[in-house]
Amino acid sequence: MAHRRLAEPTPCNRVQAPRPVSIKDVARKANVSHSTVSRALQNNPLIPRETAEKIRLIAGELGYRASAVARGLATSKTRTVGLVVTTIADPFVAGVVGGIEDAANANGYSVVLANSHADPEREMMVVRSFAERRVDGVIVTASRVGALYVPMLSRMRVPIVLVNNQHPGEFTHSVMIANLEASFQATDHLIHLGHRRIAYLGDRHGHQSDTERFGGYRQALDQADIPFLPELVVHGDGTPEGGIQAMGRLLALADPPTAVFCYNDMTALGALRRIRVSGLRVPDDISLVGFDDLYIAQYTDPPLTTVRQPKREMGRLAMEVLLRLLQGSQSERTIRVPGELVGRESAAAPKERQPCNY
Amino acid sequence: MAHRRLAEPTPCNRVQAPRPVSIKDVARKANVSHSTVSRALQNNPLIPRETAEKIRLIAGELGYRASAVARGLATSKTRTVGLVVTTIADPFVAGVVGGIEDAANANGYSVVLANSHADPEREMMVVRSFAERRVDGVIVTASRVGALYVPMLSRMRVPIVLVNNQHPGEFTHSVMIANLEASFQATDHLIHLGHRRIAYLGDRHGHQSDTERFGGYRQALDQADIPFLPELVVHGDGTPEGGIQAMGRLLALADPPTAVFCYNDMTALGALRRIRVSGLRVPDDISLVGFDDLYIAQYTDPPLTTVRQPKREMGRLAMEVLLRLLQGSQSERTIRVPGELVGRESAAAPKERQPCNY
DNA sequence: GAAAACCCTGCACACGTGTGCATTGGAGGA
DNA sequence: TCCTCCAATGCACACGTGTGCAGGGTTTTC
Repeated sequence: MAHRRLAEPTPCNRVQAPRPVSIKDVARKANVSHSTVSRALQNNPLIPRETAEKIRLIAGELGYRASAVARGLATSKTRTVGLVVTTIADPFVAGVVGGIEDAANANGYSVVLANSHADPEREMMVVRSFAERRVDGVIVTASRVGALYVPMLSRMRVPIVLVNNQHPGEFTHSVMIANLEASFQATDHLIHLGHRRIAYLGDRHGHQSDTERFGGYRQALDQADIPFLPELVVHGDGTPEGGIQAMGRLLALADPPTAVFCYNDMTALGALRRIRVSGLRVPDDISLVGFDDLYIAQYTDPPLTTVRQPKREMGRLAMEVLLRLLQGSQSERTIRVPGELVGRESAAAPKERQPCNY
Repeated sequence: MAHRRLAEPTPCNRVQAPRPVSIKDVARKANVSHSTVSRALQNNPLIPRETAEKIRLIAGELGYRASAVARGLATSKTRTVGLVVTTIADPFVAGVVGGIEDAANANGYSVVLANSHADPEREMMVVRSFAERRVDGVIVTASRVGALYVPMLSRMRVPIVLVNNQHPGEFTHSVMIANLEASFQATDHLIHLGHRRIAYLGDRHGHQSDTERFGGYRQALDQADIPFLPELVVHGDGTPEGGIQAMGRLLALADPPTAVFCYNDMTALGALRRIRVSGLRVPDDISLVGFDDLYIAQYTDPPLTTVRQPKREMGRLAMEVLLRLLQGSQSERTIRVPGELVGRESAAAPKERQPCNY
């Protein structure tokens, strides 16, 4: 590497990739020092417009692209954010990431993506990698945020924004859906339709969000003076498969619920299937409400009534909070965005249950 | 920035983030030069094991993390790959990206993500950004690969791997699904079930993959001596909405098809809905076959018969091709991975159509 | 007309790491 | 004892960009 220049005059060794054009190449061609070029390209007012124009022109001709690497070294700002997700294959996560990415690019930041797969070892690797890359900030979109995870990130002394999670700490901020209010709304919707035996199909891994959504469910019951029945609460794992299992348990009850509020759409998908398999119909026999409003929710049969999380928007917001922090400004510790109940066809008024009614 | 060190003795200005520990800090503490530390951490055989151990220990104590930025500048290798996708919200794309990410991380590479939204202007920005970041290579997972897009990327003189696309060029390689064989298989499956009026519901934006899938469809018809009927070919746009529209056109025919082979699962989802809305049933009245095997394909009603694309695997492969190229080895220009027909419940033998048959 | 003020420009160093080459110190052989 | 050789280490420069400060030239001012 060192002394490479010595071999450079008349470089016939075009075999390897040629060194990209640097600020010095531009400087040479413009008959100025590299400092002047640097300043000209930054629109530094020290450089008269005319000179700057000329330099920019030459830079353009040469196809000059400033090295973000060198700039990062000089300024110790990489204009890069690390983005940890459990898995990008999760459609909720993908939606959020889309929003983050857009906001980042719009502000000249690049996004380094890393999947943790909720695996502590991978999480360690990710943190290490982000530390080495000297990312300016970190956004975490993960259902599970390991106990030792955020502290490790904090050691990087870099701002962190969590999406749909909270973790008290000096460097952490968060953007969350208003779980309690949204699930209150969803449950209340079922109550207004006339349901009284309403189940909650939760997520045993959902931690905080599961707790909060369950809380909204209970509040709605309480407010309507509907007694809370523990047997109507079951738990899946956030996947359709978990929904199938849990729904099976509800159907096995002597007196099954007439409506089910699900932790998320994936779970609802499984519940829907399980109900179908048992020969019952949605919403005729059982009403179903999901959470997330994934893209597919409008294409299930029947289309799923659910709570919309503005995923893209939440991603954008998270990035904007981070940008504010990077810029040195303050920002709210926690931003709560409201969910929106999207009424489709999977929830309707209950039919009378007694089979010998006619 | 310059001369900052002058102010450093007894740095009481802990207000700003402290400079992370560098190789020199380790060197000082170990009473060696920074060169020795550098070599020790690289397991350079010049350094005796004992010394290396000691240095590694000290580095650990200090929480030293080598700066990938500085290393990138020195070696002109960033161990970073740029990843362009139309949108990460597309579940097919997300699956591929997952595989890429895993393979990248397993080999010490980081992934910089960029959404192009199939927008030429965004594509320009992405290329510019990748060029400035000095990524070592690029992977493109986009249904549409703009005409001027790959040439622009090529100017970076960096290896490029395309997923499900091809673009002849000095720097491009690709990983593709064997469209023709797979769609032959899918169509043939319908034929073997007894169908003769089989429609193809394509994607007018799918370019190469649409052409190839259509090709497999035609070959299967030809081989079975089923005449090709142009009116049984309609086009959506790869989305459920497009599927709904196109399926509507098929249903409006005097003699609608008994089976439909769809360009992808999203399209099939729309077709399924359209069929349902018109009061017909799948597969009793119309059989449906998709392409992709998205996660949701197993949870539609009925579960969708489709062609599985090993998305994760394809991502992994693309990254491995790229790694090989980065390492200076050769690699096949085009890798074709086979699709796999996944038989579920949306395709079955046709019922007799004549209503006065009994 | 000379001094002062101002506008540009370049020098030189910094950022953190890698590496070719020189140097040092010690061991081994004659 | 001296020379040779090798192992271990350090010096110095490179990578590309940013920036404080000094210096040179021109204009302004008295």
